[in-house]
Amino acid sequence: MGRQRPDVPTLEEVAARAGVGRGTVSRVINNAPGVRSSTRDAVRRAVSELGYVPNFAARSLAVRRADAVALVMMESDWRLFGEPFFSEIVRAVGNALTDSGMQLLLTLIRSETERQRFLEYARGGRVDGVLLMSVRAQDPLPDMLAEAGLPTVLLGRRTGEECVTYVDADNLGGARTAVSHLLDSGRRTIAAITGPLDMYVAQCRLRGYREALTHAGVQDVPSLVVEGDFTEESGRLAMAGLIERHPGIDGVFAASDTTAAGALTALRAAGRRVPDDVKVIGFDDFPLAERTDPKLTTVRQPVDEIGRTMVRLLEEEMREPATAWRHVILRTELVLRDSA
Amino acid sequence: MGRQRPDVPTLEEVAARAGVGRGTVSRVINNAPGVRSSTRDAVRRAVSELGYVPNFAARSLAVRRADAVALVMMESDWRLFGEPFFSEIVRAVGNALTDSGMQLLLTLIRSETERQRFLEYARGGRVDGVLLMSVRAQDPLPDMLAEAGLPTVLLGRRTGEECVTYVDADNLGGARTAVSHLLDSGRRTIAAITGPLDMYVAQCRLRGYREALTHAGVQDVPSLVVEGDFTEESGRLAMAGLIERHPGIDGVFAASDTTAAGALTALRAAGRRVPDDVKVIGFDDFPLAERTDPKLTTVRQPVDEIGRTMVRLLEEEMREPATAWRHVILRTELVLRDSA
DNA sequence: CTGAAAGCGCTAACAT
DNA sequence: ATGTTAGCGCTTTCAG
Repeated sequence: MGRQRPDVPTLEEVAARAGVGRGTVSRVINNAPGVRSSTRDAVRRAVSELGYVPNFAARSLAVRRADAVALVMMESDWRLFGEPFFSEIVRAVGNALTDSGMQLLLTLIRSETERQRFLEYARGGRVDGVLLMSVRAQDPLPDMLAEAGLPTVLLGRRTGEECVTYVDADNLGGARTAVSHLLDSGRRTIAAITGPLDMYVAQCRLRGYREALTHAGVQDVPSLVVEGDFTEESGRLAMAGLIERHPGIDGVFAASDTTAAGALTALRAAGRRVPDDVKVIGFDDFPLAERTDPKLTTVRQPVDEIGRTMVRLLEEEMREPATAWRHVILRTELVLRDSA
Repeated sequence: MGRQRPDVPTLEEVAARAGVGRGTVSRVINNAPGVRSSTRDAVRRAVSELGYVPNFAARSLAVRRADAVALVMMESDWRLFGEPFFSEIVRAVGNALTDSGMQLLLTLIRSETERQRFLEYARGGRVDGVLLMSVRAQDPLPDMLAEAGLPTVLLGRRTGEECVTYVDADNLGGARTAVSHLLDSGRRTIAAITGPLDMYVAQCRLRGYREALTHAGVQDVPSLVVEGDFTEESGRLAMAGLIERHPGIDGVFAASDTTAAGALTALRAAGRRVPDDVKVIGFDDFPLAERTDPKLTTVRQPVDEIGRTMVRLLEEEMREPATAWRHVILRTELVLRDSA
């Protein structure tokens, strides 16, 4: 057991070759000031001649830093992985991290065992901070990480009383705006296809739907609300049921654009014209919506800003021991793509 | 600069608390034999009382191992990330790795800078091995890793003369089978929508298509071949053009199921009946195909086995310095889902 | 079966 | 400006 890394040169050998001390070499490879440039050049030459690469474990042990952050996804969200929202978040986080010289490690947690293993991984100092994607209401991981003193930032919150630092979109406001928009066009029989209701994000969007109805003085009909799970299939199934129960349906608020796509499919299969007969608004980022239906109106989340903000907060917490939890809620935007 | 990890207990403190030497604690946490069970228990107690977690950098420095492997994806494939094939590969690799206690690190390479950074990352000893997904023909990374003496396994090969160890599906045979199947049902105007032709995998599938035609004595019409890029959109566009140029088209071989899905969309939009008028066979794994069209015939790749095999080969190379490149080509399977 | 001691390769504080 | 030295926390002989 154990790999045979052949004769990797060490800093010591570089020093010998360059005819300087180890400290000097260390300064050079870390771009520390206070080294005569001729010396610096000599060291650089030795480095490249020997093909020297600093040993990470040794440095990490000395500086007590890993220069890496983990972006963690739960198994439960795995099928969402393919969703544009997630890949866009990954991309945004990657971009934001690129300047800081940190390695981004995507990590999958698919079982209790893996959660435990990741915890040890993180507590063992292999990452300096953790970014958690889309946590479920009862997920204990954030607290465990917090207790371990690891800088942690959540994408979304678990409940309204979330403590751990998080970045979230304004789901409530976005949903309210979307449904108000439907109401403004005179529609009155508006359904909601929600996300999994054990996720706060889904609860918020549903609440926004209800608030908009209430505000407009429209009766909230329970059978117009169907719980989905953000997938396209759930949108299709939910919509099929809704059409049957409420033939007069004229508006749909979907908790994700994928769900919206499913709903559209079902509507068209049932011969409904979209958006003339029924207008659908999906809540999510725009790339998928555009692909599915160029004219679908959506609630767009500021994906890029979410990623940037998560990284910024994480870096702040890594710099100084967090003395308070910070929460950032980013505004969403209603993107109208049709004329109806 | 640097995070303040508060008072993490060290092995030394555990030893003190348990009233034993450091060596003994080390043996216990590594499940090494030769420790009296009463001693073992005492140590275990001390460990849990102190909430001790071994410091990874220190261990890694001592054993010269990282207990982690990287699964890297290139930016160029990033949009394929959402494809079932990729997420299935990730899952399969994760499963295969789970037993070995290695951490799986998904890594994204999106630029020359990031490639360089990853190379240092890997050469710095932060991973023990590297799994590379879907390499382009001119990608130098595999060779760089090989030169650095890092165990590396490719998913697919760059050219027919690939040296570095790889696992691949039998793209040539699979394509041949698919097209032969179309020919067997009497179809004669068969189009091919390929993947990016700078990828060997796409070249192979195209070659399979041609070989099947030749074998059946059917003329190979250049305008029936369109280069796509594995995406749905490319399938749609390619198909639209094909229908126009070849109204009599009655068969399509698509280089991926996503492309096939796009082709189906275009065909239906053009009023063609599928599979009665035109039959489409997509080359790829099954989940997406099933979702898109439950009756689509596909060439299924043994995704699970691919993942398992990659991990197995990697582990072997990690165990003993590879003295030869190993290549494994896994059989594909034609999955018929319609009666046509 | 267990303790003591010698590194692993690097950084950083201290000399010079 | 540069060399020297003392750790960082763990594994692993080597004694006992």
